[in-house]
Amino acid sequence: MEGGKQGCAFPRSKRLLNASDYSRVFEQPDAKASHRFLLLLARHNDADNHRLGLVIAKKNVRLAVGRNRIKRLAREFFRALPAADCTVDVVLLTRRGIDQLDNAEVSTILQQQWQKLSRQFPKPEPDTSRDR
RNA sequence: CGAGUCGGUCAGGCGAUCGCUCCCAACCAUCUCUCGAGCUGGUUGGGGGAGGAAAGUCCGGGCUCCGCAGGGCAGAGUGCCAGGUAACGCCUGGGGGGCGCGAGCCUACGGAAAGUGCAACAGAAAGGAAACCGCCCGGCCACUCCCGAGUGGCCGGGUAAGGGUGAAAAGGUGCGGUAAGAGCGCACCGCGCGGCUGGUAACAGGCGUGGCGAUGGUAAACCCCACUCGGAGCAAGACCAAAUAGGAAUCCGUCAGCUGUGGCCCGCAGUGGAUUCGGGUAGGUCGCUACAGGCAGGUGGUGACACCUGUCGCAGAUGAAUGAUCGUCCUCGACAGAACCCGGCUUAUCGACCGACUCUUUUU
Repeated sequence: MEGGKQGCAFPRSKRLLNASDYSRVFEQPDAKASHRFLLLLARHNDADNHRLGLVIAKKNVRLAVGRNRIKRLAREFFRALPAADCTVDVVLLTRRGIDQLDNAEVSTILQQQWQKLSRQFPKPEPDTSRDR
């Protein structure tokens, strides 16, 4: 961890990697943001940064090209987020019809829903203030 | 110039910034030791990074495991001939049939004299068929008259040429023939059978022969014949470390049973078996991309393709990379995303370009 220009990169450590990571979020989410086209679930973690997981069902976005597009947009958005005091594991689920939107519209929705989610974070936790 | 046929190529370009993944090199940190390397993490630099269909998963292989992939039944598939291939249901060439003026295109194209089944409606009759109208002959009765016939009715027979029904009416057309008709006879065509010629063959040509009461259609209906096919799939499968490991108890058995085995039987191989209790893991590495490989040239072949030489290195992710934003140009960008790998088929698709060829009109 050499500091530097970290925060714009999106390495392995910023993703949810296995099934247990996912089920931890699903079982007890601390915050959620629901929208016509997507659903965000979040749970506080002990890592140094946010971690993202994507669940894009074939049922909701039929074409593989479409699923890839949504994933890339989501990663791009989370990559650009600034470092936060309180870090969470986030799972993004998509709903039907999201593949009809263009890139700009999806980015806007992601921005709105992230803000909505951020307000629900358990701010007053004493131990989470990390010094670096 | 216009209309069209066949084959092939490409799949927005350029620049800037910020990212992802793999490989290589250097450096830094950590650990290990046989002190030079190795392991892990990171930084910097360089390089590679979706498709013609990556798709549907419809065929065929390779590869892996099931000991070998053996025999029989069942089941599935293929179906003109020859060749190509690792193999195919693919491709090439050829033959038959159909369509088009033509370049060309389409073709599930074995068997209906082994058996079973099926065919609505109409029609007199529909498969060893059948006289409804009609046509013709004979007999009887009635009527008419030019006394030999005609007309009408009834009865008995002949007739598949004509009408009508139908998807289809039992070879077709023509001439002869006949009471009227009929392969009854003849010619041509079709069909069956037998030689002959050409061809590897499918098949074609021609000769003879049978008058054709016999052989109707349907086999993507059962079926028959010929040929092919063992089963599962990279979550195949192999390894590593940790935790299981390992076990414990009860019962039953010793030419049987069970497992491999996927439908069955035989064969073969392995093994004591069943139940209960307790305890758990579903992390990482390999498989994983270099081959039936691309490109160029040559040789053989009508061609699919084969062989030889040279040259190139061209994605390997694993909660799953190959992108985002901005600028700019143009013809304003379709269908669409690798997951073990190849060969095909099929389906989706904005357009652009190249080559060969055909037809119509005009001009020379």
